[in-house]
Amino acid sequence: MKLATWNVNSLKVRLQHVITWLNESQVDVLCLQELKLTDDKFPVAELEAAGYSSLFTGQKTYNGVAILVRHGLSIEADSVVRNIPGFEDPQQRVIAATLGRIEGDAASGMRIISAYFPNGQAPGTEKFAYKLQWLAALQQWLQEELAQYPKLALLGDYNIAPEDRDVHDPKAWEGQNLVSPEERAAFAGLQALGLTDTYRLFEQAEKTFSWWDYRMMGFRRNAGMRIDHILTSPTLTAEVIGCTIDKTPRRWEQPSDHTPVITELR
DNA sequence: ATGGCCCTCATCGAGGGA
Repeated sequence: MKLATWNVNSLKVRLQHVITWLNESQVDVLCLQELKLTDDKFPVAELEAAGYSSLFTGQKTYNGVAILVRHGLSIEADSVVRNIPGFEDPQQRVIAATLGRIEGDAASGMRIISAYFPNGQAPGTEKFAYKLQWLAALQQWLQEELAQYPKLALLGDYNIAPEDRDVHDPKAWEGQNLVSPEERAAFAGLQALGLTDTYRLFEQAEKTFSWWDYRMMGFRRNAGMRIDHILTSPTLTAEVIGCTIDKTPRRWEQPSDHTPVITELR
């Protein structure tokens, strides 16, 4: 069983990439971020033809998240939640759903959350304050979710590089957005809930990132950051057998600046 | 070397991303 996350930076532009990648990777669940389209423009039929059902919440121009589920897996009725309950927010950044309960299936009852964490711009700005408020609301909600769903996975663009080894040039980035102590404390807060960064369960090549700036030949220079993550609850962590970052789509024509992360479960 | 790219739209310049 494979779970994946990918910030596609416009699903309209990247639809063919997503379909090609789904065909090649054969993941069971793919969480998407930065759809940048309204719900009426979501390519439901194209993804159905590719073998996936879609759950999504979008808006014009910005944000927007989705969960794609491979045909054969089901979604539990009335399990879909859009945005963080109780956190009033016009920005569409969260969607959650529960996989159907099938006897003996590892996926049974698994809670999937696709999240697009705010960027935050820079410490001290209004957007940064919003990011910290959003993170606090997320943590509070996740505590409730974890109590309800022992098998939970939080996938998405966290816009946080958890450690210096997740940054191409930690010296240059010290204290800045994506790596600031406040953001890293929020990430640690998620870990304190029992969530585990599945990527770090395994030996990984150094300087492996999930995002590279379009500018400055970021990808060519491997000047990137690891800001896209898949975190799992304790019950699920025990089933994790691998986590990889697939850099292939970043080499394709007109790529997203992010590349997919995949976690494999027993 | 403090810029550089890419996407979107009450577009052709500006906001947002990270």
